[in-house]
Amino acid sequence: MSIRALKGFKDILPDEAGVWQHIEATAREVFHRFGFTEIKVPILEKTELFARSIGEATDIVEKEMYSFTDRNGESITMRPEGTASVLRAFIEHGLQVKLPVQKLYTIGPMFRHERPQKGRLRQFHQMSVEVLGLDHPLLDAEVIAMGWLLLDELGLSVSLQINSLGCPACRPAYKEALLSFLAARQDKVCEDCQRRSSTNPLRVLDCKSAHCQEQYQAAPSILDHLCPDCADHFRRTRAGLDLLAIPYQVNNFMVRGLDYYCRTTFELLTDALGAQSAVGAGGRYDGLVEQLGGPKNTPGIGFALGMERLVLLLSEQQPSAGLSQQADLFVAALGEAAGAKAFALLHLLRKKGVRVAMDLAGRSLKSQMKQADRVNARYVLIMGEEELAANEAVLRDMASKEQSSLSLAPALDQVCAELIKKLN
RNA sequence: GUGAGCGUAGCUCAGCUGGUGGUAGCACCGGGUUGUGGCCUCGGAGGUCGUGGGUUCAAGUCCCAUCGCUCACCCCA
Repeated sequence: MSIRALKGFKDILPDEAGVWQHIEATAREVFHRFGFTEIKVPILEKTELFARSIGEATDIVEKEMYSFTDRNGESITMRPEGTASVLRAFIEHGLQVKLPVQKLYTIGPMFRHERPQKGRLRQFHQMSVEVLGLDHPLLDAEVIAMGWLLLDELGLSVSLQINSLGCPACRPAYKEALLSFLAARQDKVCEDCQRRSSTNPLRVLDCKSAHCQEQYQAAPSILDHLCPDCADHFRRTRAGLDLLAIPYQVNNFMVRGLDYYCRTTFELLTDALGAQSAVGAGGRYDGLVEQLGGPKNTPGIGFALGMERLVLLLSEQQPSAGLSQQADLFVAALGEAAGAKAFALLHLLRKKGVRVAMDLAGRSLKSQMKQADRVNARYVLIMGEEELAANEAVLRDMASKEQSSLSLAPALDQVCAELIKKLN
């Protein structure tokens, strides 16, 4: 067998690339409308950056990172997510002094060493946005609204779930209440949940087992344990969503896999993707900038959208976008003299911005017509031996099949100009 | 890391209880049209049946191993 791509690494073939471009272009346009600007950050970072931001004890850091030692003996990692790198850049370049509130987005590949499955790859792509320097609850609503609007403009319908995870002031008390609840039911829940009770107690609430969910009906809710500030923030965030008429469900069992989240968290969910139901997710991370060595009191909020999942959804909802027009004109030449003249004309047309295709292999006219059809050319310029002898070429409209002749007598750039006139 | 399913042409797949790999569909190339596309028609090219062992007179088919893919668990976008 010849060399194949790595497990979990996929080629995006020409047929699919159009969907990707469409998603990316739509996203950029929406992000710009909301005042976001692009930031491009490296794919490799020091391992420590991710360990400190995502959390040492998370699955991502513990077992999913592509980390290795480079030639200097330093541990570096291919980024598993985008937020850490963006914050690092924000801090490193002191961006907070340029604008009190920074709205940034970045688009690119992420890497996690997991077992691939539908909607989950080892190299995958995210579009992620971050707002740094403001903790107003209306901002939470605005950021969520932007994600919602983008998906809407892509023609996708998803559901929105939100929750609040509290803050360092109120979460510990909740955690204790939850732990004592779980301790009383250790023998009534699945093995996974028993294990999670000690590793990451909040996660048990996420369990998919119906039996466990039944047990957790009576579990204490984080929302009942929020401190006054957090409760107020959550209430005003929801009020903001209400003002924008964005429907949501409060899911007090929703937990996030990265340690840095606090207060508002949310997920944009679909039921069309099997096990990978989240097409986008994010939340607030108020302490993170400071934790990474940045200025104190720099709150942040952001989310990421999984591009592969968007592509899957789009191609499921609206299969095959149809043939795209890849050429305005196809030049079909027969014989060497005509070929040479056509080749020169081809370049002149391209210099003028016309999308022109031509067969360089000297194949039959029929074959060239087929090629013209395949690239969906509107016109074909036929330059055969007969035409050349009469100093003419035939211009054929592929849709109407009408043909007209064009004089090749003047200089080639005049022919080119004449031709462009006819094309328009 | 765990479990299940599947590997036959570039793609989608037939191939029964073992008996010579399919006129299969799509795509590709050429002819029918000595110089005109889509539709039609005729022809052509394209394969280590994932790989390595084993059973057998005989293996795409049965057994074992291995690699790969897919889906699910876990986790996540």
